[in-house]
Amino acid sequence: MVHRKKSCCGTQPKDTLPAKEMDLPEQIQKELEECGGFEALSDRIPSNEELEAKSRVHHALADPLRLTILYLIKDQPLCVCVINRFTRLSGSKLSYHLNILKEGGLIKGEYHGNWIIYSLTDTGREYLR
Amino acid sequence: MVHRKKSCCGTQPKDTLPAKEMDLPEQIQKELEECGGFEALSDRIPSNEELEAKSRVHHALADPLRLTILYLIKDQPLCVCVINRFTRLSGSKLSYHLNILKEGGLIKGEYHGNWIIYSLTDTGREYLR
DNA sequence: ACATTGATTCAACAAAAGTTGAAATGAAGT
DNA sequence: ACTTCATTTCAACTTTTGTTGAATCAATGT
Repeated sequence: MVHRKKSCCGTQPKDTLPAKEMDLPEQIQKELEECGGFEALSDRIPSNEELEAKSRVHHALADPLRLTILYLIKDQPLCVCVINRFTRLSGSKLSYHLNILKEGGLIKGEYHGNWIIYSLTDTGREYLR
Repeated sequence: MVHRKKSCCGTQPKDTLPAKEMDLPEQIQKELEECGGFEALSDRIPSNEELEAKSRVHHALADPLRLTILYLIKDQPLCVCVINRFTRLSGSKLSYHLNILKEGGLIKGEYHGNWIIYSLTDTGREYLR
């Protein structure tokens, strides 16, 4: 194996390669040390579960159609057919998006007779501003 | 054409079919009228541009990896190689995600000599809580 | 000019998300 | 039990996202 000058990312590391020592811009180096060094960085990162929960919610919000639905039922619960009359989607398409919002914990649906009435959850309300 | 009893979604409407009249649960009907009727619903919906901008940001946030990056540089700007030493991704993969965060307006990068130092934008800070 | 290093870009591929129409489910009325 | 209507589910398909490794670009030092 060839001896190499120490470097930060000399070869492109694969996802699981062991980390190397590195040169850094002075300022970053100093700031890093002041904050507890490289090792302290992990303290800033939420747990995997938290990160995944958060990204699930954001994914649910990452679509204009789904945002539209949320705004529609923001002030007043609505059944699917009213939402649909407004958005003009096919039933299955709307259902698909409603389900993603439900899985994300942003809305909930309740049977009232023949209809399912959707409304925001507290989380939904919170994320909608 | 066959005359049909009025109904809300009898056949599954295509995305562009004209809306029909409909039966509704009484409560919804009443609430709808109190809020200005079906026509008033559109007032609650932000413009297409707003919806798309919003969903673009949420899309950038909709990934655990990207959230990790945001938390990493939250308190202190970092160059790509430090982020990378922490996340252990291939260079191109990291670059891809950094770019999505940049496009979403959540982070910005500045050359400092040989390094690019990434930091949160105001929007990024705002959305990170 | 050339070599080195940090980081991005590209094109091919893999994986995930969204769409479609038909069929199934569940609640109500007859 | 049968029918109707609102809504969901399913499987095939299309589109969008994400991944990979090689090539490229930009800044620095020799």
